[in-house]
Amino acid sequence: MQYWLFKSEPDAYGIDRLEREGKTEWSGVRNFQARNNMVAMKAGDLGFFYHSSTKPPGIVGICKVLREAYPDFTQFDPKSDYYDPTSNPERPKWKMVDVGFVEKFPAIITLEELRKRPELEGMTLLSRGRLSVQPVEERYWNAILQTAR
DNA sequence: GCCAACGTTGGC
DNA sequence: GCCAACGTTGGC
Repeated sequence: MQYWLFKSEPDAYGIDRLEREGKTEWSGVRNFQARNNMVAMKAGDLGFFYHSSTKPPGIVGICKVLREAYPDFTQFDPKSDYYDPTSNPERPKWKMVDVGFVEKFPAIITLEELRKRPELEGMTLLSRGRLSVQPVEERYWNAILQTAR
């Protein structure tokens, strides 16, 4: 069982929409490290849901991996923003997972709050701000969960 | 809207 | 295989 963190801009796809729909396909990831992280996911793994590019950015809830990595169909769709002409169906370059809603926190845990906590020093979120799908070590997961509810 | 950080591309 | 140029992300 591993823990993860998924970033999304709430305007594009927020926690409220995930709550309403119950689950979604995590398509459109076009970064190799983020893709590799998704490939490493197991069904049942939990992840923080993070709102980026919004005021304030921060962790807003928890989601769960429902289906392990499979080809992201948007890479083959010329009409999609995520179309990738360098990929082909024989050897799909990009993958996605399905994630389900687990819970929404009563309040956002802002990035600013996270940065203030000494026990979170070294967390990927704080040092590698641009990685959109990332692993979360268990000690960080537990520390954050304690203040979440 | 700016810009720092950093990932990717492409020339050599 | 290096690295400069370029593009994108995302906090502020």
